[in-house]
Amino acid sequence: MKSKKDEIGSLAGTFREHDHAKCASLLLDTARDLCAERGLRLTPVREKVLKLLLKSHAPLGAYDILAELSTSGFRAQPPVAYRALDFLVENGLAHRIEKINAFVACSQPHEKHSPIFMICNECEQVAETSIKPQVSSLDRTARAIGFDIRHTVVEVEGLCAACRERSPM
Amino acid sequence: MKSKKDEIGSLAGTFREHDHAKCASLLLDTARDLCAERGLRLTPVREKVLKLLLKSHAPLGAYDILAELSTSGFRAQPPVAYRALDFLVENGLAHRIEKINAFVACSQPHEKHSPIFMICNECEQVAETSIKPQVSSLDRTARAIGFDIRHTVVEVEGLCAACRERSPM
DNA sequence: GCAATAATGTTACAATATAACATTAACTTC
DNA sequence: GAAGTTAATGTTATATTGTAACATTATTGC
Repeated sequence: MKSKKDEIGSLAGTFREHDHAKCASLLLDTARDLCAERGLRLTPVREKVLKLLLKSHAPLGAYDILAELSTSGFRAQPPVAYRALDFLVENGLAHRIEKINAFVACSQPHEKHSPIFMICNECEQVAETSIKPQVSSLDRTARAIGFDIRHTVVEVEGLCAACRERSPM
Repeated sequence: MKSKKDEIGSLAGTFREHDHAKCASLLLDTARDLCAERGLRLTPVREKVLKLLLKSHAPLGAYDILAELSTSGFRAQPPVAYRALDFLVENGLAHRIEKINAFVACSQPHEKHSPIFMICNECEQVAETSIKPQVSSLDRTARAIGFDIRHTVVEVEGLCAACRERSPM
């Protein structure tokens, strides 16, 4: 049973202040648990990449990650980063943001969801939210034309509250 | 006044059969009118690129367009295509589909709308639809966290009806 | 242990996109 | 309609993002 609280709720990874280190470490634990449960191997590179994503306050490009990997003793050819990212994305531990060719750690890795990203053009941070009703409205339209949905991308660009205050207009 | 017909309506550019040539030529006329009204210059390259998009049954990549331009006597350096595409996108005559780095002609160029793309993974065709209620639900969430939306991307991947029939499962 | 599978290493390159500056065309204001 | 201004195009070069393909090493299942 779903509670009503995610009407506005589940705004994890939002622009709001929070204890980022704590939140990151919790999510890392969750990822480890999930992999254990599902028999997936969270290998050193994969874990490192997830950590980098979790640490970052903004989405990271594959080549950003590659650069950080190389300063941590990992191999640094593109496929290294892309493979790890693919693994994380496939298993719901990270998302790819198409609009900006970048990646973020998922903030609700346990639940099946279609994430919605709010990308601030000023500070480049991204909030992950998800709203169920909307997705189902999309479902209805798809059904009307006989389209079978496999994956949904919703990305929104604009200005977050903090940036709007900083630079009015 | 908006009629109710676009509840399911306005599925222009859908997977359904239609007289494509006619539809393309109507949209080209609309584009010319719009540019005239707004004092925009639909120059030869820009018009050619729009025609290419209108003619295509699937989205075109910038380099697809470039290739076609070069066989029609236009210059064929990347900026030529990108500039024309930028013009078309900025002025609502075409859309960029982030998920596949490709472009399609807009099927409802007169109205302000947030398009929704349904991308078939099999035939690679794309249907442009748009649903108002959904967008407003997104708006509400954005308002709740103080986010000011400038641009919305909704892209859905899956299988269109025709392809599902062709290859069951 | 041995075969099968999964993950990583590595090279090379493909595909997508833009910066920067030169040139030409179009508009505009007198 | 000439001179200045802005908009569009031409062109070179390069940046950024992403993959194919094949070799090697680790892990798993029997």
